[in-house]
Amino acid sequence: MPTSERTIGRLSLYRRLLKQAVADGQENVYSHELGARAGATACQVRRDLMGLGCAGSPSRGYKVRALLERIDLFLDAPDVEPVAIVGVGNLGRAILSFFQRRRPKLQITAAFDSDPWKVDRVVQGVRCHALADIERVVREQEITLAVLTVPAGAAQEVVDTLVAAGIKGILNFAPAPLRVPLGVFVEDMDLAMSLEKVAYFARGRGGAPRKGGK
Amino acid sequence: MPTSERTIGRLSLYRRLLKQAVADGQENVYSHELGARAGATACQVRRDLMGLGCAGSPSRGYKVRALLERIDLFLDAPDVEPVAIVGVGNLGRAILSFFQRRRPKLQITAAFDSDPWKVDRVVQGVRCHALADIERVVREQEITLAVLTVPAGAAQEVVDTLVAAGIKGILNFAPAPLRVPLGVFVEDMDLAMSLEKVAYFARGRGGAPRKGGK
DNA sequence: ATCACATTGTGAAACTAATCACAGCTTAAC
DNA sequence: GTTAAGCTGTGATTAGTTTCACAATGTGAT
Ligand SMILES: NC(=O)c1ccc[n+]([C@@H]2O[C@H](COP(=O)([O-])OP(=O)(O)OC[C@H]3O[C@@H](n4cnc5c(N)ncnc54)[C@H](O)[C@@H]3O)[C@@H](O)[C@H]2O)c1
Ligand SMILES: NC(=O)c1ccc[n+]([C@@H]2O[C@H](COP(=O)([O-])OP(=O)(O)OC[C@H]3O[C@@H](n4cnc5c(N)ncnc54)[C@H](O)[C@@H]3O)[C@@H](O)[C@H]2O)c1
Repeated sequence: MPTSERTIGRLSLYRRLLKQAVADGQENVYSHELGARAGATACQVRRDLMGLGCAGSPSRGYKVRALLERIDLFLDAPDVEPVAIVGVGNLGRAILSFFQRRRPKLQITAAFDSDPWKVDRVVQGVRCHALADIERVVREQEITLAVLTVPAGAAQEVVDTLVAAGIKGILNFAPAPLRVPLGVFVEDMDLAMSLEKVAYFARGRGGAPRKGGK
Repeated sequence: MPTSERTIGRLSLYRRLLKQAVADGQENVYSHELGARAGATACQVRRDLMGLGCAGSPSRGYKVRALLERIDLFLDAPDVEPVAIVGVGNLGRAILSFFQRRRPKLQITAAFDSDPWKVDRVVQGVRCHALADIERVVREQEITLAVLTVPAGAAQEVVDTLVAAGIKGILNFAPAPLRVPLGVFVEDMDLAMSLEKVAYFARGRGGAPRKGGK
């Protein structure tokens, strides 16, 4: 079970590319094809797939449909997983609109905001609740995942509430370091940091080349 | 010059934490303090700082101000770096509003969109130009960095234009693999992928614990 | 002064992830 | 059939990153 954070990311990427391949009518892929599309080496693709127990044929490569099925089984929970979003500001609304156009297994089903003007509004088909209702709603809907788009200053406080309510995974957009107990997974999406990284490497300083090269 | 992609990310994070420390009136930090705040080990912090040529005192730790100065010098370009954003939709507007509240060295100075209704509008103080003007505006303002928030289907086309105009670094939000020539750096911010990762690890499958533990 | 202590700086070790290299298949062509 | 070609599956290898371990060092108490 070769499940490093990096591998999981690649599998998720392969899945998207494979869905595209299915849509294009492609039945089989070679590791080097998938690798080229994903920005990985053929070798790495094979290893990742091997970890899933996928087998390919030396002459036809891997069956696209079989791969997809295997990856789905591995990455997804058996049922739809409801997701909460806290902070229905500019970013929160953008994410809501993005996610509500089809995403079968991960569905945002509840929003929360401290602003009384937003409470009880319905945004992109999702009801916005008051902060005080987090615990109740999260338990009622058995939500285990949350997207955090509140100002940095409020982040830790909100996280504590979420964790107390039983949340197990958080996608955090607030530029603040979150303290969570063991067993809760946090993924930080730090826009400012990423842009600084881009600026640094664009300057050609680091010898970090980049996938592609049409 | 220990400049892996990972290290750069941490330095950027240290910088933000150190700015906070200065605001709080803190003069010195120990590696383990900074480490705790950044979710890294003391050891790693020391190594990262060592790479910058920073020195600390065994009794007082590192001087916060000196560290900041050193990191700024290392990460930032000498002058302000103008940034372009392409795709002024929900996400693009959120990013514009986020970035325009102070960010001294990286400034979004030009926006582009294919929608005629948006062209010539001013969003968050930034003028939105027509797509056809990318090359001219980018060259005029000597822009080398771009944020990409167009639909996935348009991403590659836009990237080709950006690269032709001289862009060297791209922060990409479109869930599409971008092909760029060598020397152009792309950082993908894949929201869907990240949420899938959170979902996977929240399920407790992988043994990937997480920083913190108040 | 001297000692006990906590911390830095860093070579070495441990660990993790990516790549190489090649045996073993499977097919297509002749 | 037999051969040639090209791919998979995987042990071995290499590269990269993190942690360990500890000598060296500055500080404050006695
Ligand atoms: N806008 C972006 O592109 C962007 C990018 C990266 C990071 N971020 C971060 O994401 C967060 C949100 O950004 P934004 O641009 O949407 O800001 P915003 O001000 O538009 O939205 C913040 C929302 O959070 C709500 N809120 C405030 N305190 C709250 C609390 N204690 N509990 C619940 N809700 C609360 C506010 O009512 C508001 O609706 C910030 O931390 C920001 O730094 C934003
Ligand atoms: N909204 C989110 O939270 C979110 C999250 C992750 C990724 N994304 C991705 O970011 C991108 C933008 O998302 P969004 O929600 O803002 O979509 P959107 O539809 O609101 O905005 C897209 C914008 O791009 C413009 N556009 C379309 N084609 C263009 C072209 N060829 N050149 C220039 N501009 C063009 C459109 O006019 C529109 O203004 C999409 O690729 C989406 O998948 C969005």
